[in-house]
Amino acid sequence: MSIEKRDLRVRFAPSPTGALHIGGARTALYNWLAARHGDGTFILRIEDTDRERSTAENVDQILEALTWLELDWDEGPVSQASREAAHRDAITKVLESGLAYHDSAGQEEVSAWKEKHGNDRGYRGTPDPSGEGAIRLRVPDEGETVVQDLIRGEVIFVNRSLDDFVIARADGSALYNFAVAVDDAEMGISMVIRGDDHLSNTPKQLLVLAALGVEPPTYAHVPLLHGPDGKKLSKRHGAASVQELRDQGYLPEAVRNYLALLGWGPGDDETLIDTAALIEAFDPADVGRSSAIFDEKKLRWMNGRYMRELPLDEYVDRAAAFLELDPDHRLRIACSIAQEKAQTLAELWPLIAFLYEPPVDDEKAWRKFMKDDAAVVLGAAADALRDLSDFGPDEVEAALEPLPGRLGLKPGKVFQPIRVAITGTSVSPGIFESVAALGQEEALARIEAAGRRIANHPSAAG
RNA sequence: GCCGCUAUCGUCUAGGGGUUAGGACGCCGGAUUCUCAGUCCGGAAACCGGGGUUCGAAUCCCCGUAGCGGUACCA
Repeated sequence: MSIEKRDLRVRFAPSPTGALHIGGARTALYNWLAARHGDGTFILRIEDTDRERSTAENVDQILEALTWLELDWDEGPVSQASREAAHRDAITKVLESGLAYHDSAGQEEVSAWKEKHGNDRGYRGTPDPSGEGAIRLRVPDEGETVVQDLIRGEVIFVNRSLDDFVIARADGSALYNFAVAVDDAEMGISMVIRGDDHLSNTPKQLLVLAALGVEPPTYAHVPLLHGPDGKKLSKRHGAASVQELRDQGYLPEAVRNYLALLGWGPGDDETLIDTAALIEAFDPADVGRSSAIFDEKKLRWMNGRYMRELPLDEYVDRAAAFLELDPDHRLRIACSIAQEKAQTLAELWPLIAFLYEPPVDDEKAWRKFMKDDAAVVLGAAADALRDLSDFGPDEVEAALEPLPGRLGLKPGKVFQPIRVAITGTSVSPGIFESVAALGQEEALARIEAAGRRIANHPSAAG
């Protein structure tokens, strides 16, 4: 290639101090979408330089969450801790060039200084010839450091208000803002898409990059996500982690669609956008500037839409995996009658459990529906079903549908008792489909058993 | 305190000097004469406040206010 074009290289760089939460997932998604849209490289880097709080379990959780979301990475995961040698080399370099120095002041002295000055001007340390103390980067007193941000535009930080910040501990190990800048540079990251909470770190990283003589990447700081109360997302807000979303029966493609739309839109009124279309339309520069609140109700709705559009085979496979059932004929029947009703995979089980287990004992349903003419209804239903030679939904419907007219009862007075008889509850898929799905023998047995129960305990049922 | 970001229905958002301020979720009502869900139809619901600029401001400017983020030898 004669034309020099910088390759698009983006990274998602979580710190493994907890499970991947929804905000982090959205940041990962935006990076992934940007990479796939621009035919670039998506790199996963684990920012684990804080040995105290970083755990292997958390790393596994993050990888598992990204895998479940189907956000595949092209390089990594790279452990930031594994790059310690490179960080030390860079520290040595800025030390030797005089752009950084060991500070003679201890932590208490610095705290006292800041207390006195009210933190309204940047701290400047004093070089310590003995070479002990934290290593600080020299920040100019004059001028400003300007962040060119795809989303925020030009954000100006006055150098005077910036500290000579610590880039390495006294033992020479690099701190976050230094390590990030070095890694981004050496890994050839061309675009940094990350949470807004890093915007104020950016001038520091820019200063490090300048000290190293490296061109900075493009930045895009996306707004943070909040819970329904407007506060930072946490466990208190229900499903806060990707794992919780999975366990509640959401589909990864629905989660991607929903998360992508939290702060970004394709520019038209479309809300249901599959992943391919997301990739096609995504541009980090179009991400909005204000923070968004995670609304699980809308996710539920969206998930329901995706659930209903799944081909039955696919639906059965997903249900089998989620419910840990065999994807057999019975599950296929169950899914076919319940697909249009469930918003999440977790909602499926209560609708189809009657095909796997005896009717549940829902006292309220019994009290409400198993009274008055229920015994007569069940007797008539059993008679109508007993002699059927074919027991498909159509045959069952043909047999049961005339009952209200024949008995002179409202449809609800007829079908609810039958429903309670076969499922134990007042909520189920369509009654004809449900009866047929159970099979003639079992359906009759349950209806007759319910009839006997009413006859034996008329007062309890009434 | 200081630095920074943000501000349209409850929520996600579109729009952007003159509009009936549009859509989606949720909510309310109606329809689908088996429940629930779904689906369809209808409805209520918003430009943070104050000053400017202008014939005209939700839109541009300034100042407030509020929310959020940062302010570690954490990431």
